[in-house]
Amino acid sequence: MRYWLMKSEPDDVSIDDLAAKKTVAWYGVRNYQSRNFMRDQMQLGDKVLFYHSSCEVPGIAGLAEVSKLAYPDATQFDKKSKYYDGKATKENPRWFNVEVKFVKKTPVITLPELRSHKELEKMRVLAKGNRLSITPVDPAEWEFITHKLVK
DNA sequence: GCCAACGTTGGC
DNA sequence: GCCAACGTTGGC
Repeated sequence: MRYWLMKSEPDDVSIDDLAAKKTVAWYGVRNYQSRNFMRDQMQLGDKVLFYHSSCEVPGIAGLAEVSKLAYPDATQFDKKSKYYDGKATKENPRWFNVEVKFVKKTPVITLPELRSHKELEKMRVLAKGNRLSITPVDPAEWEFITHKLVK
């Protein structure tokens, strides 16, 4: 069992969208490190901090869970998609996505709040220059966030 | 809209 | 395989 933080732009898929749809495919990741986390490490039932990025109030907006293992991201084959990748083929797909299911919505835990807790100072998402859309979360960080910050 | 940080690309 | 140029991310 592992823990993850996954960034989504709420204009694209917000925690409310996930709550309404119950499950979403995490398509559109075009970074190898993030892809590898999904393809090689994520297991069914892994816990996910759902993070809103590039928006008015960036921060953790809810909890989710991996509900389907990684499979080829359909948008890489779709010429009309902004995620289209001409170098990817069905025989040799380049990009993968898992699916996650809704667990709960939380009041947004903002970046300043996350940074204010010593227990969370090592979180990858808070590291300077971090641009990964998917980062591993330590079990202790998960415990702190889900038990101390989310009632 | 700015810009620091950093990943990717491609010429050599 | 180096590395400059370029593109993207994402908070502010």
